[in-house]
Amino acid sequence: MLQIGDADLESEKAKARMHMREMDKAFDFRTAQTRWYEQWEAAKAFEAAPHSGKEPWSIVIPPPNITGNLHMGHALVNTLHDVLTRFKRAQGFDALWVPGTDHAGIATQMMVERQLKAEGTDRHQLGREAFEARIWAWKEKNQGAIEHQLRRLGCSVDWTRNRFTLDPSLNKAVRKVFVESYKAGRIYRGPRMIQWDPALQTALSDLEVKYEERRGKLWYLRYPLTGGPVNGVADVVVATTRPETMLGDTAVAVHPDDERFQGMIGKLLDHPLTGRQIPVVADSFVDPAFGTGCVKVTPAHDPNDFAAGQRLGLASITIIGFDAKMTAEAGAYAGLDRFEARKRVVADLEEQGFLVKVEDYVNKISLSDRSGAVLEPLVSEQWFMDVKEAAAKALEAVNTGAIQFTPEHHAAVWNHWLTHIQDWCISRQLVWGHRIPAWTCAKCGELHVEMEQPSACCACGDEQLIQDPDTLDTWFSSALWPFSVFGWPEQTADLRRYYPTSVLITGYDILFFWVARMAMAGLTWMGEVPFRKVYFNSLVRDASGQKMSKTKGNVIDPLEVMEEYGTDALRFSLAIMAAPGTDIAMSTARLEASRNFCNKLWNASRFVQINLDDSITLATAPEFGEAEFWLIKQLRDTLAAVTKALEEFRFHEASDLLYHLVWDDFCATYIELAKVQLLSGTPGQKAAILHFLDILLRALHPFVPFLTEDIHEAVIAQRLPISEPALLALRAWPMDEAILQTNGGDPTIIPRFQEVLSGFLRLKAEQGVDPAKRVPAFCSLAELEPFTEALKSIARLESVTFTKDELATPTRTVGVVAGGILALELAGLKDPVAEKAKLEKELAKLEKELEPLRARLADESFVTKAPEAAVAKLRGQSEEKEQRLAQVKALLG
RNA sequence: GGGCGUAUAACUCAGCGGUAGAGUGCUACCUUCACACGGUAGAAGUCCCAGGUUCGAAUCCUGGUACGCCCACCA
Repeated sequence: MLQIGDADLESEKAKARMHMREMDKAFDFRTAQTRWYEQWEAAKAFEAAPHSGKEPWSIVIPPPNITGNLHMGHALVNTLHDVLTRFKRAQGFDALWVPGTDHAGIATQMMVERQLKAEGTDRHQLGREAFEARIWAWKEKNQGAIEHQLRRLGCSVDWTRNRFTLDPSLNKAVRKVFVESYKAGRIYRGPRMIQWDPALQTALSDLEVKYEERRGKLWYLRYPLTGGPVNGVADVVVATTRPETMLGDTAVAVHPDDERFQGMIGKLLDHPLTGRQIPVVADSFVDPAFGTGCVKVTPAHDPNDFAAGQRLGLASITIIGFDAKMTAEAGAYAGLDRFEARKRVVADLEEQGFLVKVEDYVNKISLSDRSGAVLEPLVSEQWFMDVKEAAAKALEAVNTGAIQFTPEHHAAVWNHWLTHIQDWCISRQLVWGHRIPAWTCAKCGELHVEMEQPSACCACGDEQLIQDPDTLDTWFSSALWPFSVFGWPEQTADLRRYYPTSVLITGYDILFFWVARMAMAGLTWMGEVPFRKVYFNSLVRDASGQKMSKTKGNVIDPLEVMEEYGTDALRFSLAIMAAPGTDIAMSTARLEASRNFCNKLWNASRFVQINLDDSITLATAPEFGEAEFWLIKQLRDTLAAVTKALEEFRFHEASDLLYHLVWDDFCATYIELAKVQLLSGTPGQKAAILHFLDILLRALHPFVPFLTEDIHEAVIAQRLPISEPALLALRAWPMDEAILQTNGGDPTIIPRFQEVLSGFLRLKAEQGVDPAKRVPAFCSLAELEPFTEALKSIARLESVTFTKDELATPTRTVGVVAGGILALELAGLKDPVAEKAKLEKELAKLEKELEPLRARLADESFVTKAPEAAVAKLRGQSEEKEQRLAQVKALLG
């Protein structure tokens, strides 16, 4: 009988029934993972809803490089983003995940330059404009790839808010920050010692330097005192790892307190190869214990020497140029490569008797993180940013908890780095990037730093202004990402609503490059942290824990994994292994386990579908028995734990809980029990299992969206009330579902049933009885009588008799469970030897288990000092085991 | 030279003050009407070492050892 109000629902169901789909025997992930993304997008399922009245929740993607392909690290970080975003969306937040890509200055330019080289040309031949156009064309072609891969992964990003770090609006943000920082004195230009990459022909920041230990030499060089020996000492000896730089020496330094050289300070030395005279100076940067205690000072080519030169007012002679070749200042060595010059200098010194000795020495050399070239410290005119003030704010934000880290230990590194932070070299001699908004007057040299190019020089009025050719470090624009994506510097509605973002998820390898700089920029320009929480995701390694690398050939490509095991299996594997603070060892075994799990959920759903008929919907009133009450409690407890785990970024715990909820509770226990009821099931029983599946699908959806959406379509969609969205991606997190608040039944009955069931199965196995052989069974636990049919069917028994009578007879095998005895009538099948051995083994096992329990309960200090609950628990366990022991003893006679 | 992390079953990893867990693998058995990408029963661990705190420690503290990572201007 239909109620009037059900008419709509009825017609809706009729419509849906036409699309009803029978489920295949196995989950076809290849079809499912390509079917749904378009439908989600078409339904605008991932678009932010600023006017919804919901509470906003936002996250911004760590923008992948446009040069990049999706690797396992991306798969992990984006899976975790998606799990959280879908979870928050389901919880009823206006969840916004902003996607985007990074222009990745150096990496991208290198990529295109490599192409040019293959074509036999280069960027200089092409000219700046044509080269830049070429990179843009390349970007247009490649950007789609990474975006396609994010769709393949199922990322629920809001594509209407897609951003690129070189977008005009982001460029405006960059210019504003640059200009205002300059005017505030926090950005300045000047000659400083920087790390120069001779291969890429650009300056780098200190962070882009990698140190590598190499076996080298320590050369000891003799510098004679001008005018002959003093007090019998004819010369000083210095030790160096870079003898070629001696051509640029302008002093030799000793420690001011070093008694050995007191008489030398202020004296002049004859430079062995150039004939220049250089002074002996005193500075405390010298370590008297190292080498000879004397250091050659080359202010133009060593950061330490540069600083010492500044302190002491020493001259600076540049003998190595930007091309890493010796300059004219190097005299006879001019034009030589720096390493060739080293050999020649050493040979000449040796020949002329200035080389005292050579030792083997392991030293750290600085390499370019990008090109791998040996860097050359050079004095160069560059732009710098003074970040001390911002660093103090970022430091405070973490210390006060305004930004919370997971895992927390990263705060220690954060504190150290921000406390010792140096000015940041932000200019790069690259074409691809944000052009520095500074113009120099061609006539008078006046510098203009403005948002737009000035029409004329403010000093002389000349109209010929030349823009600085350099671009900014890629990370300069990345630092502004959490507010530039929302339209800053315009005060947009998005900016007001979604800043600060709720959480940042990223790798700890870019803690300084990105996280710290975002914190500094956010605090400086928005006056508020850019994110309240930071979750540092793990590193994905190969199955044996090795770092993946192309050279090792152990790289696992996520796209291949998605083809072989399914996107959902990949996502679930990553999530279940993502324990905070530990690396992930990605293995095929784990992927197989996840794939099997997906298939398990699929087949459990298929079972539900087979057992339902069209009349059963989510509006059908469910009926609950013991099994249902038990499962409801499992669902309720697990969902509460999953929710808490996700709030605290314990993705592995959340997914592990759901895994066992589905496999152990729903499939292994509940469905097995339900099979007995559903054969002749009432609509209420069928409605109950439909509800349970619906809840499971909603809980699993953030982890395995394609699988669950596919099942939802096949089983749930046509049974929904019309008010519910037909897409699972739009449905609510099930924790507060009314059905889950139901209580009833005896919560201990199902666990007892499980013990008895497995007890019967064990008795059969122990006696070597064919599992299919149906024998009569007996049980002393009368309260399990309602489960007679389930026991008979699952353990395949002929009958189950519940009785208080003596169960042990000569023809039966007997076993002990908590509070009772089980028996199987085996007649001629019984093996008395095996029976006795089994009972003796059981006896020994119980004795062994009881030993520590008895000892602890006999321990006076434990009983008096331990909390009562702990003692009571132990006592309960002990009593239960003692009881079993007594039973076993009785059975043995 | 500093700082941090990790050491648990054959493998990869959870757990982090109250009787050792998962996945995979292994052994034996089962094609029972959702699933062999399945089911049942099992075997398997001085929780790196040594001290300490505690009634009780894989879990907290101290000191080692072994791996791994980050930072730092010893030429």
